[in-house]
Amino acid sequence: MPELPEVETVARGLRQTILGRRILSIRLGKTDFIDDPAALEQHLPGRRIDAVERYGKFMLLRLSETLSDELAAESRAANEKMASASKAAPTTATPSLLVHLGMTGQLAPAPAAQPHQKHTHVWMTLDDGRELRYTDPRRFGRIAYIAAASLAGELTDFGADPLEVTCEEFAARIRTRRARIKALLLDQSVLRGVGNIYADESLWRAKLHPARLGVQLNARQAETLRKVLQDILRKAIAMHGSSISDFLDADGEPGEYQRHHRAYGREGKRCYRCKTPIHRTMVAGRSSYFCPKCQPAPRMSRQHRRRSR
DNA sequence: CGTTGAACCTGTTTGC
DNA sequence: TGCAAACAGGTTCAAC
Repeated sequence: MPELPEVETVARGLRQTILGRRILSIRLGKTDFIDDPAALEQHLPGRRIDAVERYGKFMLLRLSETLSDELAAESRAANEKMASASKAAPTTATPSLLVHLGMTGQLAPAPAAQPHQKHTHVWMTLDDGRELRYTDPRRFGRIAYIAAASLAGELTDFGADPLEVTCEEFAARIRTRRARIKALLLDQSVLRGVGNIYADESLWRAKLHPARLGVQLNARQAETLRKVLQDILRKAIAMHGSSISDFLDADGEPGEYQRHHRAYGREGKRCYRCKTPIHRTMVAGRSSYFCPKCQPAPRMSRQHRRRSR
């Protein structure tokens, strides 16, 4: 379900509904998608939700310190005064609940009296009588309690924010690589937040075949790709994401961006630019939709041709 | 460095 | 109608 625009939609919704609420207690169902279930039970009760951030496809619920944490925070602050020079830490450290929605995850508050869904596996009682619930049929998501001291380390292996990445950095991350452009767009250590839908949509707009190699893009093509990707992500966020089957925003409304898809899910339908039927093939292990005319296949290299003969 | 395929799960759609 | 296969917005890991 969720890529950057959908996760951003959920995060914005939660900011409206649960910011400042305190978690009184927590109840768990199946826990195989939770890093350390006992840590949740031990550390969440009593904490206030002070902020909801998005990091790639992850949501970060920033939690208040407890008394014992505040003591630790004091000594930490003292240490940081000494050595605050070289930190890759993209964020201020706070105890946090890390949530990834996987393919089918939902995180939303509900009145405690409301019957829960079949696949709800986490219930967090809030101080206003509601419950913050996590529901995920496939359990491909991930939930983890992260202590303040571990937060920076948890966020290290991520690439650039696609909405903020500069022309120079984007080119450096793409044009040096021999992997397929589709694989690079999906690689969270290259760019954080792009998934299958927005990869295909941006490649269609940039007229690039998904199997083109990163190194094969010239500077102009890379810059076009960056620009269309940002434009698509911004518009998708404005329209509350794409609802293919079951994604709903905080108000229970589906997103609207699926109506603007030009490639994803359109196999056999005609290209909006040239009327050629859209093709679907597997690239980087994922269904990839593209226009065979607007997005011509890359020319095989000499070695590749020799081998496949 | 890269790619591929399988695995993790459940639900829905497609095809015979 | 029924049943099996294919497929799904994600990530990870082994094998090559």
